[in-house]
Amino acid sequence: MTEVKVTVTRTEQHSEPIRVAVSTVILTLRRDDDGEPPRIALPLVRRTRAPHQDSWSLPGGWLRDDENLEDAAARTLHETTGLSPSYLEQLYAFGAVDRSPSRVVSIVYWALLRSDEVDAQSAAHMASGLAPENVQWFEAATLPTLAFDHNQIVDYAQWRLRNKVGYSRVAHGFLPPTFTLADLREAYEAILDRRLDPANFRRQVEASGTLLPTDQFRTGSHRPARLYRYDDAVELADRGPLATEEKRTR
Amino acid sequence: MTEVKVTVTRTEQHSEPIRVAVSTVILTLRRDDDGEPPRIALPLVRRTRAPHQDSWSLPGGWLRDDENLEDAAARTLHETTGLSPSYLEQLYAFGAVDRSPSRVVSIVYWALLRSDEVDAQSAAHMASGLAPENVQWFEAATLPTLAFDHNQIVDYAQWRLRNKVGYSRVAHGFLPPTFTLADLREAYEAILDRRLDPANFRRQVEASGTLLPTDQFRTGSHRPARLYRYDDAVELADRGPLATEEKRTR
DNA sequence: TCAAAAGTGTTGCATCTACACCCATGT
DNA sequence: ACATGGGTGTAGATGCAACACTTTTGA
Repeated sequence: MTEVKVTVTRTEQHSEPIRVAVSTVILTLRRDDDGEPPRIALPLVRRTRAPHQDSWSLPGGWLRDDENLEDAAARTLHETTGLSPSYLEQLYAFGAVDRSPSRVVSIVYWALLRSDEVDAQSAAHMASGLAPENVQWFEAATLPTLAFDHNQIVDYAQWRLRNKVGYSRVAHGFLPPTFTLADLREAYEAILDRRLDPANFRRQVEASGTLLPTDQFRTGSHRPARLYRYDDAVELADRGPLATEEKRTR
Repeated sequence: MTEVKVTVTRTEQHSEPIRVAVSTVILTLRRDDDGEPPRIALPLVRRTRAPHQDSWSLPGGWLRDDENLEDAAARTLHETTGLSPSYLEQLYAFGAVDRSPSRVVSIVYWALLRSDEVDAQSAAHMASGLAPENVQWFEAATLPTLAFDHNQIVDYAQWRLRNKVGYSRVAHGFLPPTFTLADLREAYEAILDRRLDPANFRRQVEASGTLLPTDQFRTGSHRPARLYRYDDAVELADRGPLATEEKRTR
């Protein structure tokens, strides 16, 4: 702890400090083991203090003055839930004056988590001794009323995901390194909330040139399905000129 | 303006306050009166202090603790350039640690300005007695090196505009209330930086159902062209679930 | 009457959609 | 053998790009 003196110019604009928070909507595919198609789920954190005490809210925390926004999103997400996303992108900055009693600007990120890592990461987090009862998974389609404006933020994150899945390979943020076309199609179906024709889906992704077939097959109760993996030469998602900027400032 | 000295307690998390700034990329269509097609231009502000003193930069300023982000964007834009946008949308939050000597998180907006209002608003701003020599218009395609990471921000704004023009009616943020199809096509051509077939363009916008024909025509040196206006029943741009949120918090 | 932009028609190509059909495996 | 999902083929619909063509004005 050191004390420093700084000179600030006080104008009528700065009566109290504006604090910067970072939150993350992290989505995954959850399978119910009952033959139902997988559905989108996300972890929420129970608030332990006012405002909105005991309400469920997005994982997040305060931005440190020595870390970048994306680093803060990953850090606060990991600290509160133990999760490490496979994809992370900024969603929106929320800064309405009335969204919290004190003035807070929240930089919200959205993230994807591979469905095969949910259990492992959750277990590791529980074993680390942190309070696991304050983190709970919910289905995105049937959320309770959340703290602040977090319901709308989750809706917006899903809207962005639906949009982006049409022109990028984000859906693979849900999947392990190798997967069948049926796995991929189920991810698309959960995101878009409609059934897709398996035959046409196959041709579309093959034509996109982002998939590489492996010589392995998943054997199950029927004809084995070929496993594919993603072509690393293709970008995961197109973020325009910003993609290079993000890398630079990391 | 008064100067005060304040004492801050340094902890590992909060050694100095994180300040929140707001900037705006405001684009318009500029016609050169030489028969050339119009090009995208934007106003920049010369910095009068360090860092990057004398460099050109995006108009902006500090967020007040009693105003919403979008209000701050409109206010700082108007204070620095005298301009009032016809369209305003959040672009991205930039918060890399190293983008400025002190820690600043910049919420950047992008905006459109009707080409017929550029001169009027600029003239009013000059008449108001503010320093006009520190605001200058540049063509977006041939910018000098700007302060901070502002070149990349302008690139990103143009990328967003190019994207959005494909699935929304943002292009009309450039145009007056009534316009010809050639006006609209020129706006699209400037945004996308390629020529469009007039016949196909006409059919596409007519099929989109966003245009209402008026019974007026613009008479010029050739066959008069019908004037159209936008159907107010159609949203200006689709922002997903956020559109309602924005209105609520305004 | 001619140049040029406004506006219409038509054709070909690529893509999407629906659905019939064959293939390969576990039971 | 047969049910089931994996995988291929194909015909119709739709949308878009290219471009020929007609219309209407000012000069």
